Amino acid sequence: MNKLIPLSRSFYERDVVSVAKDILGHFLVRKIDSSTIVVGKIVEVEAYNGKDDPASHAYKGVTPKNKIIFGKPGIAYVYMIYGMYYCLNVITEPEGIPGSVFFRAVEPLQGIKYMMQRRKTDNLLKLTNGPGKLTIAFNITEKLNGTDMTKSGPLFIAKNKDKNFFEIISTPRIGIRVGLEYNWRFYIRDNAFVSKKK
DNA sequence: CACTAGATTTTCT
DNA sequence: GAAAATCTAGTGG
Repeated sequence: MNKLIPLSRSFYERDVVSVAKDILGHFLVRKIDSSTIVVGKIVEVEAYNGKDDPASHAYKGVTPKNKIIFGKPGIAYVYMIYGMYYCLNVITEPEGIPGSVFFRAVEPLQGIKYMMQRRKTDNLLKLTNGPGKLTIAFNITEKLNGTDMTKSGPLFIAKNKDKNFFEIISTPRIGIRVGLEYNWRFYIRDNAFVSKKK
């Protein structure tokens, strides 16, 4: 296993589509306590631009809820959806420019027992193959909204220095009614932990 | 396997 | 009041 070194701020301070594609294959890390750490390989994400993207929460300008998307890159954006699930994003683009990468699925690597307890299932394939599922498994709630993911804290992205080559598939994003003209959902081809195949 | 409905809460109109 | 970047259980083939 790699040492868990966070990706730097400059990684996120770029256009959101590049960050979304480049972040595939790296590690999502959640430190629960001193003896429990949960790690998953990022296998599926979506890009939300903000300015020209009607599906983005930042499309209609700054509000108290979305102002974090206009802030510093590398910060976590967590919000509640459908009254019962949390969704995780990381802010991209330089400060002042909106953009975020939405995490849809990861491949469980470490802390699998912890995740199975939280998800109340022992089906590895269905543990973290969806945005709401992975936040339950990783115990990600609104308390982590605003967490700096470039620091080795409770929640961050760690570099996978042994990242192998893989093909990236791009499709329209899921669960939205506008912005379908952009193929901004990206996932690792042939990975079993992607939420929805073709 | 495919499809449908229900759960439940924050935010903006 | 309606919609929302979802998931699960239930029904029917």
